[in-house]
Amino acid sequence: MRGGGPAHSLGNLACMSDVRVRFCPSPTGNPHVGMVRTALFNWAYAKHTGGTFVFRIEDTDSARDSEQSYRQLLDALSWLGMSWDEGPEVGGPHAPYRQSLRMGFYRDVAQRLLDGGFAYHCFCTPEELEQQREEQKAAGTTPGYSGKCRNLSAADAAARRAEGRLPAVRFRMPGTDFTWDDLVRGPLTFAAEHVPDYVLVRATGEPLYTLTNPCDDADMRITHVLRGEDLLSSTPRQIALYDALAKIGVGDGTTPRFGHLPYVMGEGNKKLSKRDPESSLQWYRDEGFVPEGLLNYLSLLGWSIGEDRDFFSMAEMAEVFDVADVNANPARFDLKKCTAINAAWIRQLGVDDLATRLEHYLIAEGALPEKPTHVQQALLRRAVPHVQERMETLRQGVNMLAFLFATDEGVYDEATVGTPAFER
RNA sequence: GGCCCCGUUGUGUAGUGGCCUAGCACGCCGCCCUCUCAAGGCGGUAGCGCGGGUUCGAAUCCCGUCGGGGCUACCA
Repeated sequence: MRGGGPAHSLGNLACMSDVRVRFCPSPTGNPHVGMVRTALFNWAYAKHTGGTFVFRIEDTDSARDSEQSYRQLLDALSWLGMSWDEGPEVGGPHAPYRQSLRMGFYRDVAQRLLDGGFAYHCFCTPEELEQQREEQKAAGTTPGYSGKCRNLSAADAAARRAEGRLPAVRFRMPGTDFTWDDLVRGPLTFAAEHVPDYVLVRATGEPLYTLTNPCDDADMRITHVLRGEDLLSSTPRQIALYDALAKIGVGDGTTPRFGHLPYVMGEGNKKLSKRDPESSLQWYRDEGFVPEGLLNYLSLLGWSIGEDRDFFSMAEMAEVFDVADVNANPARFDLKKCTAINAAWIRQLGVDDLATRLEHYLIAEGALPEKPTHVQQALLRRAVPHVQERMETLRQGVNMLAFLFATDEGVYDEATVGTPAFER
């Protein structure tokens, strides 16, 4: 970890409540700012209500998940100062919190869903499904599963198996419309014909997100699902699954409330994508954004603390944050404003605090040795007030201060052989 | 193609029928302060997508329209 300590930890802000929210990323690629925003709103809501913030890893896609990404996720939340009440490392009553460690549970639920008639085996091949979609598209109807395998007799099923086909497990939508009161958007309704049957378990036996996510939310007694707008259209089928889960005894029979957070847009009015370098959390860390500043800025995307205010701590945010106040419209990420907020945070940091954060960066840059001498530290401390109000990021501060620790021979401390930062 | 979401200055927001000749912040421009750069202070720029309604009165309610975005996997 580089660059400063975590954001200030928070005490109890309210009495314990029954609210249980979760942040459940899948460990693919690097953590990005949209993800951080989602985590932040969940965290803030938990803090505000005195509820529980659950951190769960959705690593069911072995082809895309990586251990490295998993570590980055943990590191990211730690750096940001968002501690979780239940999850990896800390455990909890519903452990384990990595889906790859819960496969037996999903297998069992899938079987009970099958036994109860809530799901069925589907023998259609990917090619057949693809062709089907093409036809539906051409006909101008909603693309989705035709229902071909919905009511296969035992004999038909046996015949397909004899052909060497392996079945996927598909959920049987009940054929009713679905309505829910979205915490962010108000009442939303999807007509039955637009929400087709969907796959829960691959033919290989691997459960999909479509099954594992609602299963765990039910099992972990999640009360409020606050997630990105991209999951909005999958909500009706999840509600249908919750109803089925209630009937087979998974969870406590209640369906959580849903709140779909607006997108964070990047340049050109497109959803901020992982390809965007400025979407990477690591980029902000490397540039020397402080967690307080980044979080403060991110909280402004789709939410506001009050009329004439946009500079505040996460503790202050948690005090008043309510999902109901979140805006439904997508917000464009503005690096200029993000930087300005960061600069404001740097300016009001205590000298010792800032010096410590700067020291991490100076070491990482090779401008200071791993273990700076007392003289170097004292020098840094004396210099900090002179640059504090002119740096927007810690990196800029490093560029302004690195020369202090260099001599004609290079870096002052001979033990260090890193690249002299003053050449930057 | 189908379905869905969204629509206040360049950007993020405040605003839930009269307090709005629309507030705040960032940006941008100028001035002041100042040995420089910042910080700070002061001022300026620019907006309710459009068209109909409802109403004494609409950014706020309704309809339409246009625009933007997303989803549409045996990914999450």
